[in-house]
Amino acid sequence: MKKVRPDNFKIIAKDNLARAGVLSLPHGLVETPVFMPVGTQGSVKALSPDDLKENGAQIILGNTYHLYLRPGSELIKKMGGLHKFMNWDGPILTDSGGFQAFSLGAMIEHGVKKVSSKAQDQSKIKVRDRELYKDSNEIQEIEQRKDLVMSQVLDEGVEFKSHLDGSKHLLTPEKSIQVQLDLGSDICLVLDELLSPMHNSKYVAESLSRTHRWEKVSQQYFQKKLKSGTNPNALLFGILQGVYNKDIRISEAKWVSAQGFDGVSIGGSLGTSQFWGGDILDWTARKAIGDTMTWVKLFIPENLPVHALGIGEVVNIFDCVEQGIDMFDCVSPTRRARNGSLYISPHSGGTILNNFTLLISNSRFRDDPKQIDPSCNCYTCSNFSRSYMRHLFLSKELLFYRLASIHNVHFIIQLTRLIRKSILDHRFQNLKKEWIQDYKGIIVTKN
RNA sequence: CCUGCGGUGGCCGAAUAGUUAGGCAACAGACUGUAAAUCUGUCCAAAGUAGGUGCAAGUCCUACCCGCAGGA
Repeated sequence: MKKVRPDNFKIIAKDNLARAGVLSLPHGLVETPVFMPVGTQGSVKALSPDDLKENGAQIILGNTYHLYLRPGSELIKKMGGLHKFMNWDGPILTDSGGFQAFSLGAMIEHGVKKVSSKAQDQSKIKVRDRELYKDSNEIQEIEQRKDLVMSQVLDEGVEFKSHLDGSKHLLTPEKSIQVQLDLGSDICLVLDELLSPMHNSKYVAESLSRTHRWEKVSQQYFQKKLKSGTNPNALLFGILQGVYNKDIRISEAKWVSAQGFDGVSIGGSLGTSQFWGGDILDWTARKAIGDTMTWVKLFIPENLPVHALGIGEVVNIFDCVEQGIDMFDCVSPTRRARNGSLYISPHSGGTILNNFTLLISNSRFRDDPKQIDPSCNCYTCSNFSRSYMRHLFLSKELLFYRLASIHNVHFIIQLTRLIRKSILDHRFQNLKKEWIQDYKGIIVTKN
């Protein structure tokens, strides 16, 4: 299959592998590298569209699974599409629901997360294989987790038990695309299945061929129905799946690159286990993410925009951009904001060790008159002290969630703009060194 | 003055006489395609006071102190 619109992504500068580009979408241009705030159910939590624009958001996410369940994609279509419904006239990328297949399924069953940040899950890794580990407590634990699972991957799609009312729904690749077309998304994603670090090689092989099938079906359905959708010039991105394994990731990169998608989203849970060749004592989430991008990027055509699904912590953005990744989305800024975790730059003590954040609940901020980040010029930092923000947080005042979200979203978006500028100026490495002090030795790119 | 009810951590609040109540607050931490304004730890004890009965009393008995309600 040929690429339909080869011209909607233009690279305007490169600094080694890092690149700055412009992506043309039906609802506007997007300058890359770009961070896309996540608005799961038709709203970036706590922020209005004006808040988003004022803080530099160019494109946001919406979610197929959530919007399909509530209020229903047909209702949104009837109301003129998601853009009109939520009064956001910029581009929207919609997730396919694949992540929910994982977060409501394997993630619960295996006791894992999308990104495993520490090697602390060893006991759970054991639980995986009942033939090898027969400890009754562990088996009991996995049985209990199974009862909590709310999604099941079938060959024809994902069967969900709604987290809202328990009703059953089958999300097929076609259905997912139909929902996204109804929503009027600018970038649709194919339905995929995320693999957990605890899936064995047999399951991984089966799952990948199933995902391939789903992706092709998604693509065919998309091409057939696009013109009758709410947004007839939408793009379709393929998803590059896999586990923490170089060979698998590379062959997946080749596969997805050959399908004629408008872009590639790199997905999957990013952690490793003894089953996938990871040195458990040595790995970190950062390494798993960095390795994956490094392996894969060389096999994806230069002219395709590449999106790291669900990635968005400061250090990961630097590492990924360095390998040539163009797009990021992540719940982290908004979720962290609501939980009192606020971003700070290196000038204010942000380091790789504290994830460039402070916890505003800490008592040391009780009478701190400084801004959250004195070098930040967002609305929140321009007007309020750490002392006041701490008070709002502890009091659970609603204003806190908005102010904190404004700051965090502004912070990450500003960071990507800073990075973009550094690429244009061919000084990306200098910028990275300013931020990632202990760069050497922490990310060790595995062969 | 009489009658009734009640006095348990910083606060609220349980416990057929025998076991760590549990919340909130405080403190610390986590969070990566949002089942998340969520979750996880840590900290905290005492029985209003004085006696009595019992193997054993926050729990039963007596007196006193304090609070609340009603009455004179």
